[in-house]
Amino acid sequence: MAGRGSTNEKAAPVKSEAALLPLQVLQKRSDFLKAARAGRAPCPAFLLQARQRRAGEADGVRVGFTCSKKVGNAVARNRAKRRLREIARLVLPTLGKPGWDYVLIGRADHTATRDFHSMQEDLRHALARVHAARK
RNA sequence: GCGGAAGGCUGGACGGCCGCUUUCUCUCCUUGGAGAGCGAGAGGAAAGUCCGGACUCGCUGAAGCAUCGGUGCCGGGUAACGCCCGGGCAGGGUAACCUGACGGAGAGCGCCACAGAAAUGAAACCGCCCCUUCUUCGGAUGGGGUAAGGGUGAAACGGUGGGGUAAGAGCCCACCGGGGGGCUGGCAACAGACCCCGCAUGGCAAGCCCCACCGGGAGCAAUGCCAAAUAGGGACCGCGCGCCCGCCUGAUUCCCUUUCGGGUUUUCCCGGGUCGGAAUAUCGGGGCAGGGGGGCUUCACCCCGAGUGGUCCGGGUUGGCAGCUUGAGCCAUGUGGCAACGCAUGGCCCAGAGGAAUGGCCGUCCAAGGCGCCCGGGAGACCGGCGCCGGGACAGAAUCCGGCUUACAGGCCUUCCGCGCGU
RNA sequence: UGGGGUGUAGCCAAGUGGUAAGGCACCGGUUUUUGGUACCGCGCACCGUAGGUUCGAAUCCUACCACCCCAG
Repeated sequence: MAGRGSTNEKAAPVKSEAALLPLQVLQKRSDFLKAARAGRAPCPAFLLQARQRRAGEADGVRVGFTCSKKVGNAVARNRAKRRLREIARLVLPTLGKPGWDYVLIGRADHTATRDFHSMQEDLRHALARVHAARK
C-alpha cells in the first residue's frame, strides 16, 4: 500500500508525456479497412498496418487492435490483444507520428509466446519501415 | 494393503514495477470534464444455447374450440421445468452400486423387405396317420385327420416332461409362463397369498394415432426517453365518399313575431337586430351502419369513419441515458422432513464492461513429473532427505436467475463394497 | 446476443425404414497416325461423430462436432 503511493508519483511524468500524444482507439470498421489498403509491415509476432490520414479527419495518433478466429478461442484472442495493447502503449507515444492510423493484428501462437522485449523491438523496426515507405 | 463404488470441496500462493474500468469522498474549473484518495473488479463450468422462468412489447385482451408442439411408471419438492429427491418395476454387476423416452398394441389405420407353405384371426410344402380304388406289390389316385418332426426367418397362435392316440393335439396331468376376479398391505406406482380360466389374439406407437397433463408469439439488438440532422414530402393509378338526428340559441336558407333606420303610397320595398318555427343540398357536430385489427366463434377493446390502398421516386440517423444489476441473492444459527427442500431469526451487499475493462512484465515459493546423489531406513517392493531440470488444466461475464449437457492438469475430504493378511 | 439451416465418392448431388441412383472428374479399353470427340467398362461411400429404438437406420430419437445464413 505504501509502495503503491510512491510509484504513482514516479508514474506521473510518464503520464504527462503520453498526454502530449494521446492514443485514440480505432472502433469503426471503415478505419480498419482503410488501414489495410495502405502500407503493411509483417513481424514474427504480429502484422502492422498503417496509413497517414487525410487532413481534417482526426487529430493525434490512433491505433486499433484485432485478432481473427484463427488465433484461437476467446481467451487466446484476448491475451493476444492485451499484449499488443501493451507494446503499443510503451512504444507509440514516442515513435508514433500524429496524423497516422496504426492497426496491430495478432497471429496464432506467436503473439502470445514471443519474448516481450523482442516484440517491442519488432514494433520499432516495423514503424520505421512503414514511415520510410510512405515518403 | 490391493482393487473398486458413491458423494462433496478446491481450481496455485506471496511480492515488485507499469497500466485498464468503476462506487464513494474531496479538489479544480464554465455545462461537462480533469485530478487525488480509500475501496471493488470473471467461472465451476462465465462455454454449448438444450429446457424452464423473471422482465418488456396495443405483437389487441378474456373465454371456448381447432391446429401445432412438448412431456409420459408413482408420490413429493419447486416460481417453473424435459430438473431434483424418494419409492416401484425391468436389466447389468460377486457386491457397494449403476442404467432405463418405463402410459396404451383384446380403440382404429399402417408396415413387417429377403427367405419361407404360411407374416395375423395365416394356413399345410416335405411329412405322419386312417379309409377307398388300382397294383407290375416298389407304390400310385381320390377323400379325410393332424400340427409332433424337417426346413425358412428377427419373429410361426405358450414352454418342458409325462400320459394319451391310428397319428397327433391343453385332449388330460405336473411345473413354469399368461389372462381374469375379488381380498390384504400401500396415498399411489406396485407387491403378496388365494380362487377361477387349458389359455388363438405376434412385433413396431423414437409410424400415424388414442389417453392424461402442459404450453399464445417475439425477444434487452426487447422496450422507454433525450439530443442532433434532414424531411414537414412528391408523382401516378385504382376503389370510395352510405343512413339518421337538428343538437351548442353552430352555419346557411326559408317562413313568421316584434322593433329600428331609410325609400315612400298607412298595408309595400330595402337593410340591421330580435322571439319562435321549419329544412339539411353544402360547411361543422353527434350517433348508427360499414370497413380494418387473431387460425375461428362470442364478448370486450382499439383504429378508420372521408379518405384509403397499391406502385415508383426522394431525404435523414449508426450518438447519449435508462433498462443494468437487491436477487426465486449469499452467510451463520435454530427447526420440520428419510431426502430434494421448506420455515424462522440475525448479519452482509458481492463485477457491471459496452468494438467490449478485470491485465503486461519480472522475482521467490509450492504441488505433479524426470534425472542424479546420500546409498539413510528396509529382506524386498518401496519410503525419506538433498540438488538440478521442468512446469499449473478446461476456459473469459454481455439483461438476470433455476437446471441440463459438454470440456477439465491435478489435489483434498467423507462414506461404502470385494479380496488378502493380522488380532 | 438471439433466430434459422446444412453435412452422402475428389466435386455436384438423388435417396422419408429393407442391396446408397445419376452426372462430372479419375483409371483401363475400342475407334484415331497422335490428341480431342464418341462408345464400352472398372473402381471410388465406416452416409459429420457417438449412443439409442428396431429383426434391420443415410432415413426415426437424443447428445455432441463442423460449417453457412439472417437480425439494429
